[in-house]
Amino acid sequence: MLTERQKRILWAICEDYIESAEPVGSRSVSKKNDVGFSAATVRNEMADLEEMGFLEQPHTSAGRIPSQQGYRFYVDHLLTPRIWGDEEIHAIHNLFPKDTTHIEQAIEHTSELLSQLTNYTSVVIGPNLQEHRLRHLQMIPLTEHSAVFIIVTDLGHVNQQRVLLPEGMSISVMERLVNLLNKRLQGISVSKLRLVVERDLADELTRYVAEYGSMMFLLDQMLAPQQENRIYTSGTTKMLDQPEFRDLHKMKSLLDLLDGKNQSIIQLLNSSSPSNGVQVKIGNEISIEGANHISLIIASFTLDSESIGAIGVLGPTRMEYAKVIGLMDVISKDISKRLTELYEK
Amino acid sequence: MLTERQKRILWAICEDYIESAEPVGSRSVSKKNDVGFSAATVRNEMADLEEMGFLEQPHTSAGRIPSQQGYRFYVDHLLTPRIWGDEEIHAIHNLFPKDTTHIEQAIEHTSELLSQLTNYTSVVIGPNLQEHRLRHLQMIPLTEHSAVFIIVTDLGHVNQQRVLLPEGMSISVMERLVNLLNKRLQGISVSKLRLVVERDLADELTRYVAEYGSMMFLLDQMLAPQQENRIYTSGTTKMLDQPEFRDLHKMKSLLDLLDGKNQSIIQLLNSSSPSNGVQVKIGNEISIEGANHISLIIASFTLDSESIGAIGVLGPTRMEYAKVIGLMDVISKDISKRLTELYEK
DNA sequence: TTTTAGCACTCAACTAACTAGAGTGCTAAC
DNA sequence: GTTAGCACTCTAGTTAGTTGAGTGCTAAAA
Repeated sequence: MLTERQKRILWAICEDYIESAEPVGSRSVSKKNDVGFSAATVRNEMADLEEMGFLEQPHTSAGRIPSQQGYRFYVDHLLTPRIWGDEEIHAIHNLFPKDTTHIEQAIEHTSELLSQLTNYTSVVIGPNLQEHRLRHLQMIPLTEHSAVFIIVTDLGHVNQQRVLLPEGMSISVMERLVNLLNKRLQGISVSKLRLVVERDLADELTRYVAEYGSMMFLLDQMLAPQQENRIYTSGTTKMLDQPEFRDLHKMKSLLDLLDGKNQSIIQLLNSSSPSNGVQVKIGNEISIEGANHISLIIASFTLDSESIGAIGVLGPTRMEYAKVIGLMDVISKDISKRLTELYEK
Repeated sequence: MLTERQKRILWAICEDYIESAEPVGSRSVSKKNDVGFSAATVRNEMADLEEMGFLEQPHTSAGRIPSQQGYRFYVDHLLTPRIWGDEEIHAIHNLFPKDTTHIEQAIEHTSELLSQLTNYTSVVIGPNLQEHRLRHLQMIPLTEHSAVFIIVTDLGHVNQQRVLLPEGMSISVMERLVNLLNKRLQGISVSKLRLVVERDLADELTRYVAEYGSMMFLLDQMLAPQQENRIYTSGTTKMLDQPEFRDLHKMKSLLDLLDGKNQSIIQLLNSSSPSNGVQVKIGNEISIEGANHISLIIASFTLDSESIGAIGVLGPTRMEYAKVIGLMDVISKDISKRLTELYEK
């Protein structure tokens, strides 16, 4: 266990290093207001802290920098998240455009704002369509052989699926089919549609359509795995401002991580346990190759008290945790509120 | 006008520099197979070419590199685009996933493949929704106060718009309204919907709905400016492999250019005059700040012989023009073919 | 026993001087 | 008109020396 003095020194080193990005020496720690010990004392404590794994030294004659474990302790026990006053919260609220009409838009705005306010890269993951409940199905014929099949969910999300029409199945039969599905599948979550059709409706459906094969061909297309939850990133280039990413190699692996098609970041955001406030993942705790030197701060947002997505800020491990954690708290609550309002309107 | 010998020398310098990224000296030009003159002769010609503005010298004792004007001449008069054989074209064709169901997907695949095959960053712009023609309108009530309004176009694109329902307007009235619009607006291009409603249908509509104000409120929302044409980029990080972008500052301005929300790149791609093959823009010819050292190669693609989008490859001015130009030609034709097939199915 | 002052030591970062090598421009010969 | 030769220029890389921040250890002070 750390003594009070050690905690104070670790705290001072973290704060200093986060601000300056330079290894912190014993003298500058000692000079800091709240630390009343001489440089020599600090040096002794620093040696102990290093031995315990909270600090590291780039080279012998340099100052110390926090290790991953050091940051962890700092985040968990030492920092005081910046608290925002009511007017500030209000001001942030007013930064969002007012004319938002659908959820995706609100989420995108959040991502942009988050990046602007923090000066880090933001990653936001929207609601997973698979969890929505079905509100309405619609089929719109396009050509003789194809149609667009539309799924509208309870959250107002519209998903399209282009389908090839099976030969020899009349439009009217298909319309009846869709009508039946519409009646029977209301309120079922998108991920279970297929299951329910196969389990509960197979018999009934055969009464409508002679060719079972054709029908299943059509259904398979309609209910084909839907678009995954989309991720929105903003301020990717802000990473370039951080001195630790001057190295092109690190930069490249980071950009690849954010390159959209990459699934790992999605999993990461989804893994944020819902509704336990703001979560901080530091360095290796993000179990992705090359994520050393990166920290991720996550908070989930809700719609009607149900967690439907997460906002994240990606930065160097040397991140302004106090500021960002406070801000994430404000913003995740704000977007939850705005989404609920939007949905209830 | 350049002499044959000067052309040959300029050509050799371009090819060499494109491959090596190092300034080219007189000796290496002279040694190149097709150039049969001594280094001294080459030096004299190089001095002339520099005076005419085709070459530049990083510093006195370095070799020469092509200037922007030099590249221009090289692209217009000296290079022989790589021609692809039938089997190669076929092989490229087979690289595309077969199970593509809608246009956006096909376009995205094209972008990815383009980047993989060239090792440069690709930018692809899809069809502008505004130019599509209306096929079907649909309104799906969500809550008491809101609904989703769906526009399906002739190309099978589905666009959603969330709308607030005006107070005191019954669902059935609104359904009649939508039905009427559906009949009257078929085949009108999306960009003109609003105009047509105001010009031709205003009188008729008032017969359906008592409150003109409420109705216009609803229509305004339905026909609000639709999503712009989306752009797809791939291989953004490939730029980092190019030695000219080791400079973080250049890198950042480039990434900002590609950051999606940026409109300038869209304008640029849209400005490619349709159907005149592959177009090359070098350095300043891209009239965007900081686009020195960048070249853009554009080709448009068509659906039913009508230009509906463009594919682009972004790289350093020191780009493998011969290879990329040939490839763009193949790929733009291939995607046009695939889109037409997709649409006709 | 704990804290602090003092001091020798280490190491990265900077500077200056030097060297090597690639490439040029010019002149004179072919 | 073309080419060989040569003096000159300039960058990039190397080495050596200097500076300064910071440490660890020891011994004195509290």
